[in-house]
Amino acid sequence: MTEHRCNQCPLRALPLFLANGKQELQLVQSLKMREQRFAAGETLIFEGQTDAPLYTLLSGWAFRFKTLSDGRRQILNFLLAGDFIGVQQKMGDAAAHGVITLTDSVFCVFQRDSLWELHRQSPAMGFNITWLTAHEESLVDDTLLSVGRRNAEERIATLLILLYKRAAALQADGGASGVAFPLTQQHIADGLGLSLVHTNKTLRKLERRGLHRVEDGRLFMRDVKALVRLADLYGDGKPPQRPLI
Amino acid sequence: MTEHRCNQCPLRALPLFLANGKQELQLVQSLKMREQRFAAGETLIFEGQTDAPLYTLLSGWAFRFKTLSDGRRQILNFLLAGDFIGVQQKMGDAAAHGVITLTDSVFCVFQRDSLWELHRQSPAMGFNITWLTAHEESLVDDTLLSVGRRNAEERIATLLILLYKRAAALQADGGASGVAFPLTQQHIADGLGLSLVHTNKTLRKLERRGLHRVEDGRLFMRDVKALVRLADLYGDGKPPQRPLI
DNA sequence: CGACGTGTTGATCTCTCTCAATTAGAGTGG
DNA sequence: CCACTCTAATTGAGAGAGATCAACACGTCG
Repeated sequence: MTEHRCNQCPLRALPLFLANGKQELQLVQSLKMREQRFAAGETLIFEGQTDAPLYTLLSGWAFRFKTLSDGRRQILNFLLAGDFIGVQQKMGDAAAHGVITLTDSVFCVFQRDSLWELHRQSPAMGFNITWLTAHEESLVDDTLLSVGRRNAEERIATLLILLYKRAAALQADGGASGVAFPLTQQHIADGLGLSLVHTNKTLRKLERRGLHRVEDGRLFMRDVKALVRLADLYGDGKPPQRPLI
Repeated sequence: MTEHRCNQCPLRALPLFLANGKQELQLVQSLKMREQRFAAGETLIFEGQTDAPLYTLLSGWAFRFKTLSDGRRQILNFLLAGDFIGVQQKMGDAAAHGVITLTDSVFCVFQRDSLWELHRQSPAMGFNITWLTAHEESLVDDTLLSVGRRNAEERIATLLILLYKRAAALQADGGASGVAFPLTQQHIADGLGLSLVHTNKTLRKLERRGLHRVEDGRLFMRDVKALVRLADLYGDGKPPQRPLI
């Protein structure tokens, strides 16, 4: 299969990327080394790896994670098409987290110093990257709020809603027929700081209550209102407007 | 009291800022609106606030946090001198988190669009900001690992080590006489996803075991090795080198 | 067909939370 | 100078959410 040229990148249709002009596309194209495919469950970046390149996720799912030496694993966030991978580690630094694919995936590979070239040759792209990085941090912030302060039901409701939104935004039908959902219950547990068993029991409880359904690797939202209420999310994910006393 | 000019900024002595040349300093100086002081416990940015400016923490401590509508609060990370505040929200966007000071503090205030100007006029500074943003994310990553997968003792050991390191790096004596430690136990609890009571009991346990001591707002490390072992941190905060199967 | 990964469920166990009460220090007003 | 109030730290007791242990079901695959 032939590789994409950046001006034909399927991601260009996404709102996030619409701003890129001809020059920016050529710049990115010139920095792109190649495309690379990974099978589901493959490791792109090992924890502690020192020479990891820069990736962009073109299609598929992946996740970032950290582990303790006895094997306990925490998934930091899930990666969908359009996400950057590897901005965190400075040149020459060890990767502070690993990255593993959830599905067969395609990545664009860039040299480590592309990040600097991008800033140098296009301040606008550099600004976008800062913003994307800050945005990814805010995803981790959301998860930290969940793991720190929500109970199991609330955490799962929150995860389902946020992942559903992100996945639906990438789908032509906007999620009307459910969205692809390649996580196992172990991934959900590792993403929410729960045990596998308790994750299973809580998922089943919500499912039996008619809030959602997972079937054949697809997620269906059956009672978004109830899920949103459980998650204590409001409207478009904006924080609650409480009196600021 | 007169305001600092950027070329006299006390933070310039820090390794992080050494790279800035004359031009960069002038640029930053031109974007700086003013200095602003806040008393301990004051709110710089409210959750949901739409017009928050950009700050740099010149001296003092602060923290970022999110709350649920019933009041449960999660502290996302602690802010020390040199940290940026407010890169997360895009222009016009609502702040996804609040910011409150822990001590009397001084901030440099910048206009919202300074971020873009900085990128436009100095790609090198833009690159630095991307990197700083990514670095802040990695701090949140660390906390998420703690909250998701470490027990109370391990979480507290981890927090003490990481905060001690950051605070000591800002002190002339490198922390030999302990470091200023303005957190109440409630802050520690909110930062680690624990209850106040359990935080207290766990702190006392570690203190009685001789691992650390908190006295008069100063933190003393008494058995770093034991704390590091508890936290499952290695050497310089690098991830454990385990056989990669 | 057996091995393996994933999902499911029941039965304990325990870490952490919640509730309650006490102490100590700092600040305030009379 | 002394009640009074408030915040922060402390400790005990009981309750509960979630962890751990154990078994089993089901589909895939070599």
